Formats: sequence, structure tokens, C-alpha cells
Amino acid sequence: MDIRTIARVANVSIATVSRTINHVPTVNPKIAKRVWEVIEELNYFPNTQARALVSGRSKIFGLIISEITNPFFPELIQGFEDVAIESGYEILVSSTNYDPKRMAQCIRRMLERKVEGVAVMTFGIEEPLLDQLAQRNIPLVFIDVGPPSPGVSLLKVDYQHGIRQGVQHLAALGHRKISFITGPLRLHSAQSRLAAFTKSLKECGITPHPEWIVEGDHTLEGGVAAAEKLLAFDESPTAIMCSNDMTAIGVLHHMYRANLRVPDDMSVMGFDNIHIAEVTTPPLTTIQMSRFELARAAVTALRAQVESASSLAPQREYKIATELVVRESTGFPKGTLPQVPKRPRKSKA
Amino acid sequence: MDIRTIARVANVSIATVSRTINHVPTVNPKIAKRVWEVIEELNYFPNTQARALVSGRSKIFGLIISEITNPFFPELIQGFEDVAIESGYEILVSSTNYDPKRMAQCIRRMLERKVEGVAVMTFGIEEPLLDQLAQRNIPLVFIDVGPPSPGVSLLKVDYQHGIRQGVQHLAALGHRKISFITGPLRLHSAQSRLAAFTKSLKECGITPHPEWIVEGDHTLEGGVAAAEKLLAFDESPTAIMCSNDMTAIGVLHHMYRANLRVPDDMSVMGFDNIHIAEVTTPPLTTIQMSRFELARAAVTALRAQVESASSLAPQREYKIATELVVRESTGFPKGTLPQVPKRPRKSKA
DNA sequence: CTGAAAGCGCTAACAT
DNA sequence: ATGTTAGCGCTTTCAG
Repeated sequence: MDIRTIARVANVSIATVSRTINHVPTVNPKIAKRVWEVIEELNYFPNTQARALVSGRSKIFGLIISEITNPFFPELIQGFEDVAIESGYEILVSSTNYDPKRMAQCIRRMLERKVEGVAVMTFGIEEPLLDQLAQRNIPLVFIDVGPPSPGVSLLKVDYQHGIRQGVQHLAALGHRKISFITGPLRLHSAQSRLAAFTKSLKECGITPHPEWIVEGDHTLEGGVAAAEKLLAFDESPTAIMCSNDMTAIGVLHHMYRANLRVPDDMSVMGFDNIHIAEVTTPPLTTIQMSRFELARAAVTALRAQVESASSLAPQREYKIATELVVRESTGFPKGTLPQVPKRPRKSKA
Repeated sequence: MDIRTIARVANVSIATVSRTINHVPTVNPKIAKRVWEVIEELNYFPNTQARALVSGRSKIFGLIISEITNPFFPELIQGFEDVAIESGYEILVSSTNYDPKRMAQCIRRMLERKVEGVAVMTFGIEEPLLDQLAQRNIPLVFIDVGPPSPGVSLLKVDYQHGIRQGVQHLAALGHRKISFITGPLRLHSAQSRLAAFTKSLKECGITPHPEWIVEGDHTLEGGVAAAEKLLAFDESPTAIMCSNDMTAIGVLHHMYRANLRVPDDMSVMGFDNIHIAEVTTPPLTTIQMSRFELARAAVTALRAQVESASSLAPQREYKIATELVVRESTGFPKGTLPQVPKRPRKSKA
């Protein structure tokens, strides 16, 4: 069952069938209709490999993420898949688990399958490995920052806006002793989030306390460990901001273990607004960064690069917004107010 | 840069290069060595599309899951990716979101990319759609149950073992009023879990109370809704078992909203043992089903089908174990005991 | 053991 | 507007 079969049955040449399938406008509509009918009837679809081989276009985009088990990424993948499929692209997803060996393997796979573009959503591990892709002129899209070569688009996340809102929210509640648990500091995005935090703190007239800035690793376990460290200091903060929600969930867990109540004894804030943040105990105040927006922008950037007539320079930067979402893990600092109701519980329905 | 370049530089024919790459044993070792050196030096790798086109082997396995945003699946994907890559296969993942339209699209994509086998990890939505794959003799692997055609392998999960352990754990604590929140009942796996529950209950001499068996949908939201329904009855259960962890997390959240303490006022048990179950408030007692085992078995089954000399019948069924993991969301039924310490908290470290 | 040559199913010149 | 034909990069007979 190939293009020849269709050609024979429809009584045309294979070239005409090919043109019909590819919507070349010069095909006689009557003939096109006949061809489509035969295609339907015989339930034919083109062989992607052959098509890719001859046209040099695989119609595959690669997506490199750091770890698929962090719920942030599946939500991103979902969006990426939806948008890519919609545009006729297949996607090849691979997670590096922060391991350079895996990253290398990852890139090799992308190369072998001849991806037409790659979205590197690892938040900043800009290894020279990626040069292998850049050198072959494969369009790339990064978050925040990347090699400033042509063919590289950037998704600029406005960390400052959301984080400022977060810090102000905390400050408005009366917090002055605010801690920050960072991501892995070799990640550019982790640096950016921290910088935004420090800056926002200063804007509120608060001097950052170095001891209260502790490095995490964007995992549950890292959040637990960081929270533990924070509580061990002579003077503890009254609020903890986290570089991502997984860290915050780890912190929540450690507070539970330490018999401390959130937000009564400690306020906790996350970043990402993953789905599950809505149902933690207590529901997590966090900063929303839209996975869908990120995914859509990535695909758009890649398509622009691939499909541009190579002459007209496509837009190279895309802005991604962030926004505070207040839930119940943040409150007044301890001892500040007369007893407030512990948890403003009411059933949703 | 293609096979011809290598042939020219190594001073052999392209056929010899091809044989070398494919480890055909008849190649003169000296020559093979020379060829490999050239390949290394020039950093060559074969064009997968061309290879697939001529050999008819895409070296791609498809993986169909229900929803990537349920943390169970990313963990499964990770395992599947690891094992498949290790065996030289690429993977094509697609989620159906329980939507038949998406399922159709999914299958179409698999067909177009000429996957050599598909693992259907949707837990039971055996649509006639899948016939499209079966008809083309594409090896398939299902969880629990599937069309008994040749070329179909089954991963048999031993729900009974884990669920019996769970029920007995509850019964041992003194619970008699035990509720079960099912998954979508059109899913075979959901039926199996429910059946195992009912059976285990009877084994303990407890008659299932129909009102306390409520249908969920394996989502957070479904868990919340089901818990709400359960609390509305005149007589509430003292323990709730859930068909998966996401449901249980939803239940935990609703208990929080309803100002009920877990496990003091209500015991809650999950199923799956996703990573995050370890840090819920309180940490979730659940039944472990190994994602990695599932993934490994799926790839093994597919490979066996693909690589068997079509004559020797590969093993067709693979057993997957389940095992109770006791944490802190289960306890004595309310009022049963003198006051026990509310939460056995201590820091881990 | 190695090389020459025939395609895999399709697209894209080039003719008509 | 349609048909003819030459490959895309590789594997695999078939000769030697």
C-alpha cells in the first residue's frame, strides 16, 4: 500500500498524488477530489520515513527537559505536544536528569532522528554539548539565556514581576525575616530567581540575610534538607520562599515533621504553580508561570525558524509572564497578631 | 557526510561500511577496525530514516498513556525510556487524556511513524481503535487484559495481593466501615481493584456496604468530590481506600477542608505509591506498584515479539507485584482507643 | 570476504 | 496541469 497504489486506482501519476497530498495548489480540483477519495477509501497515509529522507524534513521537534518526574515538566510536555501536533510536528522528549552523560545521549538521539529544532527546557545547563546542535544549524530555543548565535531563540521569563509580588505580599503581612531556598545555582534560572528575590527585598527596605539564602536542588528532598538547615539556625526566618513548588512541598513536609504549623508558625511560598499545589496542606501560595505559554512560545519560535524563508529574521525573544497566586500557606508572622482562626476552612462545594 | 564518505576515506565499498556498522560477523576485523576509526574520526552516524526506509525497521516503540499529568505516568515513562534506549529503541509517547479522539490521533501518529510495537498503558480502554494496530501485526502489550490475538502480550498486575494487605491492615487496626473510591469503572483495572477490595473485605468477614463504594476518576478533583459525597451520608466510613494516589491526595485535601484529621478522624489509603505520597500531610499509606517493573516488562515483551524469529512463541504474560507501604495516613478508627499522640512526629535526620 | 547494483516510498526538478 | 525520472542514504541480494 503505497503512493503507487493510489496513483493506479485513481488513474493518475504518482506525482499528482504527491502534489495532492501536499496541497500543491496547481492540482485540478476535480482530480484532487478523486485522489482524496481513493486515499480515504484505501485508508492510505504516506510513509514518513521516505518523505523525510527525500525532503530532508523530518517534521520532528526535540524537547529536552531536566526531569520528567518533577510535575512541572509533564505539564509542559503536554502543552508542547498539543501545539506541535497541531502544527504537524512529532515530538521527541528526553530527560537529562541533570546528568551530562544523559545530556550527550539525548543530543545524539536528536541528531540521529534528524530533529528540525530543539527546545531546551532545562533552565540553563548550557553545555558545550549543545554546540553539536548549533553547529548543524538546528534551530534552538532556550529559557532565559543561551548562546547568542543565529538560529537561537530565547524565552524570557519575567521572574521579577511574580517574585516582587510574592515578596511584597509577605512584607505586607509583616514579614521581615524572609528566607529563600534557591535551585541549583549553576542553573541560570535559579540565579535569576534569586536575584529577583534579593532585589525585591531591597525594594521593601529589607536587607537580605546571607544565612537565610540556602541552596536547594528543585527536588522534594532538597526542600526537606534546606528547611531543616534553616530551622537549625539560632534565628529562624518567619517566611520561606522557594525556587520551585517541589521544594516548597518538601518544606511543608519538614514543617509537618518538625511539628510547626503553616502558616501560623511559618509562611511558605512556592514557584511554578504546579497542579498539585492547589491541594497541599495547606494549599500553597505560589507564583504562577504558565507551562502552556512556555510550550506555545517554544513551538512558535521553532516553527518561525524552520519555516522562515531564511531571509526574514524571525522574532528572537518571547516574554513569559509570572503572577502571584495567594492561597493558604502564607499568613502573618508568628506572634504578630491576636489569635487568628487557624485555617480558614470551608468546603469548596 | 554519508556512508559514501566513510567508504571513500576508508577505501572500501559502502556495503562493507554498512556491514561493519551492523556488526555483520563476516567482515575482516582489520578492515572493520579501519572503518570504525574513520567513523570515529569523522563523527559519522547513520541516517535513521534511510535505514528505516530500506530495512523496514524503525526502531521505535510507541507508548500510549492516559494522562501525563498524573505523576504515575512520568515515572513509568522514565523507566520505559531508560530500558528502550538501552535496547536501541526510540520511544514515541502520547497521552490520550481519556479522549477517544485523541486516542485515534495517537494511533495514527504511531502508524505514520511506523512504530514496531506499542505499549498501551491506559489501564484498559480497549477500543476497537487498537485493531488498527493489531491488524497490521504490530506487537502490542497491555496491562491486565487485552484482545487475545497473537502478537499481544499482557502485563498481569497482582492487585489482589497488595489490596488484601491493605484491607487487612485496616481491619487489624479495627476498621469495619471501610469505603472504596474506584477509578473510572469502564477501565478494566479499576474493576479489578474494586473486585480485589470486595473480595478482601469478605475474607475479613466484612460485608461491603454499597453506599460506600463510590466512583472516582483517578484525578485529584475526583478524589475531592468522592470524599465529599462520602461525608454526606448519614453514616460515614472510618477508612477510605482509593483506587490511586491522586484520588487519595484529593481525599486528604477534602478532609483538610472539612476540618477532619487524618488518621485520627479518618484513615486514608492510596494505590500506586507515587513519589509524592511520601510527603503528603500526613504521609500516605499506599500500595506500591512498581513503575519500573511495569516499564521493563513492557519493553521486554515488545522486544520478544519483534525480535523472535516469528516461530518461537515468546512469553505472553508478565506478572507485576503489588505491596502495601504503611505510612501515617492510617490509624485506629475514631473513638476506639484512649487518646494516642496525634501525629508521631520526629525529624527524619 | 568484498563489491556492484537494485531498490525502500517518496519529492522535486524537468518535460510535456 | 500532469507525467517522467532522478535520486534521498541506506541495506541486501547476488556475483565474484
